[in-house]
Amino acid sequence: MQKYSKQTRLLLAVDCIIFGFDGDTLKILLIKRGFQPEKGNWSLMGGFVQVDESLDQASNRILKQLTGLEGVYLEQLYTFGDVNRDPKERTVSTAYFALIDIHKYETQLSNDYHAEWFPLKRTPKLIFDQQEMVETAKKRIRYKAAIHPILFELLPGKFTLPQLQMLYESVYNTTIDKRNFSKRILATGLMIKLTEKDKTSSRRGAFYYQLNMKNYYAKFQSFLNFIPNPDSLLQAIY
Amino acid sequence: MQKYSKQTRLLLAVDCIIFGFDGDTLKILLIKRGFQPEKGNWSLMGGFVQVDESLDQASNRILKQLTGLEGVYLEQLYTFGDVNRDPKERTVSTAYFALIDIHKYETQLSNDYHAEWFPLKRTPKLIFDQQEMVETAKKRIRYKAAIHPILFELLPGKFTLPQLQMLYESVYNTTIDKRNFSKRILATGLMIKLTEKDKTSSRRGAFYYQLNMKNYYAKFQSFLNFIPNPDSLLQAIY
DNA sequence: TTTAACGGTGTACAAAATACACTATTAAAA
DNA sequence: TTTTAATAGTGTATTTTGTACACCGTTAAA
Repeated sequence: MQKYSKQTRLLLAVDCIIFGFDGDTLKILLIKRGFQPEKGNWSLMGGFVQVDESLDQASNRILKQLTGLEGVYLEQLYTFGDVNRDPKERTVSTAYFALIDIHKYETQLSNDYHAEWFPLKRTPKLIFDQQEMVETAKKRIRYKAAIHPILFELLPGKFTLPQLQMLYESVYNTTIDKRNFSKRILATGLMIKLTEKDKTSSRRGAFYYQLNMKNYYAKFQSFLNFIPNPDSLLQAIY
Repeated sequence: MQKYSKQTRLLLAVDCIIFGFDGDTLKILLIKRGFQPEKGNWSLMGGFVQVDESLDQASNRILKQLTGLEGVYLEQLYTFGDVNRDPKERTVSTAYFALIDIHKYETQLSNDYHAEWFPLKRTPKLIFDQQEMVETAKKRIRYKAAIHPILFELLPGKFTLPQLQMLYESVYNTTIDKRNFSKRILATGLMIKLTEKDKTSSRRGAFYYQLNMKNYYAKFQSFLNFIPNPDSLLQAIY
């Protein structure tokens, strides 16, 4: 079959906004760009879509190159197609965001790429329109996490209620009453209380929980309430 | 500045899922495809992204070609990038959905393209992966309309409460108690009651309302509740 | 044995969602 | 002219959900 011979072909890229949580602060992973233009400046991990791979495959490949991780939460965010977004050549870029357990991330691999975690409050200037991509990703996460349990993807398999609350407070830059928080969270039925305690951050120790995977998958698309007053928090600026 | 010489360039298309409401049923606008492959089969309105236009510009251009309408609600839906989605040549397509007032749509223009409205319950087979695009768009509309006032975009400037309720019932394939519906809707403060009545569908006549544009823009991103029990309705199948 | 730091829980009140049924209007028919 | 039929419009009681708020428990270290 012959091709669409008269049409212009364009460069198509994928850029990944990779989020991690260190127990205190929400962060994104950036690299020093290794080629022109903008060589040496901080950038999202990205690459061109190859002719034999889908967008999802491309984003997973790129994520694996930077973090060594596979099978993590990765979601298409938005496709950025302004004509001059890359000054070198017209390039359309589909942005994905990833939520990873920062502790599973292997530092050694990052060093190959000069990768570094930056708190969202203090990210360096990014190349092209990547600042807008990060803003879009932040908004999407805040929006989605108010209704759906995506933030669990940032935590290790075992986590405590105080850790979880820190995460929500960090994402929304707010404070939450811990009595109401635990009621709300436990009411979703998404978590299983373990008998083991985390004794690293208090004398008394906090019980570990893990996800109830069955309920997690079943309720992932439901409208749940993880955050009081989400409207007032969605626009929050770091 | 030289180009990214070693990279493969791909075809990039835009496809539009155009929704309309005729007072009774939610419909999408399809055309008979005029070129190979799949010439003569029903298809979404689409086209290739030109080198001098953004994705948003491309989708607006395509929408205008089919409907003659400009300035309507148009939102990027998702980018479909499977390797073999177009058998003729690797093509990545960014899908947009549009919500239009079906009465503003000019029939004459549609005839140039052999366009036709189809109820969502009875759409013909579509080419390539466009069935998946339509499914994704339906899900997105149901999801978003449960929380945000997007369905008003499908109605004329003046509309009645019974019309609005018909629209919601049609989108979610359900019935809603009219007392609770009007309370919920009016509580949003999005509508202004007019003194004029629509006498075409009942002896008594139903009051017209119009959008309070100030509140509409202000609250568009807020989490509102337009639908009782949305979880149970999101998967509804036509 | 005292202290300091964090973890865990319950109740009263307010707000929101839900279930539910009758009256109003008016053109057309009897 | 009266009746009928079809659609529009409204209110209340109950249940459910969300919110505000304060004290005791645990334990390692001082």
